[in-house]
Amino acid sequence: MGDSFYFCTSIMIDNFFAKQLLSWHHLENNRILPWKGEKDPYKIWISEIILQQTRAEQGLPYYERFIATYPTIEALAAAPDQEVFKLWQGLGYYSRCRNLLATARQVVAEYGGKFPDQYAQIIQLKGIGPYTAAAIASFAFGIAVPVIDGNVYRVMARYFAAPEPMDTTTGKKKFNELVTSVFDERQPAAFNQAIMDLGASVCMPKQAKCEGCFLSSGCRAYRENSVYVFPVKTKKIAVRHRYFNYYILEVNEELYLQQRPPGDVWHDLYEFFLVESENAGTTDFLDQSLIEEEKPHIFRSKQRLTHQLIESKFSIIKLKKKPRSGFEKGAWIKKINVKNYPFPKTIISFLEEMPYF
DNA sequence: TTCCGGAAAA
DNA sequence: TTTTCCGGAA
Repeated sequence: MGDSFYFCTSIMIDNFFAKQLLSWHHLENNRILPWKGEKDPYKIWISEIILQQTRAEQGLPYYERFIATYPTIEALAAAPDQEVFKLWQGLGYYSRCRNLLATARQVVAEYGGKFPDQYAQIIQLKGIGPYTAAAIASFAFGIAVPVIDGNVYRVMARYFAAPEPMDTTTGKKKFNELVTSVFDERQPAAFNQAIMDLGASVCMPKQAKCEGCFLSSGCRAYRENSVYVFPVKTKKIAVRHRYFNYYILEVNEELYLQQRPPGDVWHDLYEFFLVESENAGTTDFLDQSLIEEEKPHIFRSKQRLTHQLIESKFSIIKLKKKPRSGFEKGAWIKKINVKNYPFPKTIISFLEEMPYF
């Protein structure tokens, strides 16, 4: 799957995506924002830094105040830090402001106030990463490099129903390939503006306007009614590590089984005697004089749940007779009948590996 | 209360 | 590779 599918979709239909996107952009995309169509790299840079992690509506008044107060990069470079921070106040992510000042001063000092026009130079500047470098390069200098921001991830993920998570290194690489496959190198600025606007005003995270979208007929997620499945992200839930030490207690062809308690994994399923611990368990729970034979750690398994990683170690302990107390929770079951009880997968693996039962 | 989002530091 | 940085909207 993967590669061949994407290839066929984008190439065989003669870049339907770019054609439709640019048609929509030309006919219907009339969002009026002051940085649209702007060619001055300084103004584009200011707008892009402000728009990092920030909605256009929120950033707009800041942009206007910045441009009014500092019409040129020289003006900004010469401004006192505190004054610039005051202007940035309330916008959040204040390292953007510090980097803004550093870059303004660097461009004045090293480039004579002329904003660098090569992607490789632009991305070296403080506060400018892959997205912002691509935006400045394409909008100000017409360089054919696609922007990849949150909007683009969403549009691409849905259009191709791309299962790769967008927040991993390999996933980012895949999305880079996807955008590249539909990119229009002849009009990089228009394409980049259009795809981000589409994400912002049509292909939104929620309540997307799929009806009437110029691209819906080619959109796989729309076709498969799975628009809100995308983009996929690796759920960054904390994985809890647990260590289960299972002891198969055996007396006269009988094994000890207990039922999993409520409020924990595997509720109501059965298991052997369990000691949960960070390390190897001990047999302290037993009267040592009862032990006839011990086979420690004869099997181990790992089970991955959504939110837990459970490592289990199994040990067999043959007893001379049933302990008098400490095992009221469960019951002694004839070995022949053990297979009739429901077990979690990790115990099934053990039983399958141990034909002994 | 949860979701959203670029870059840099850890 | 993961965490931190912020505020607004749903």
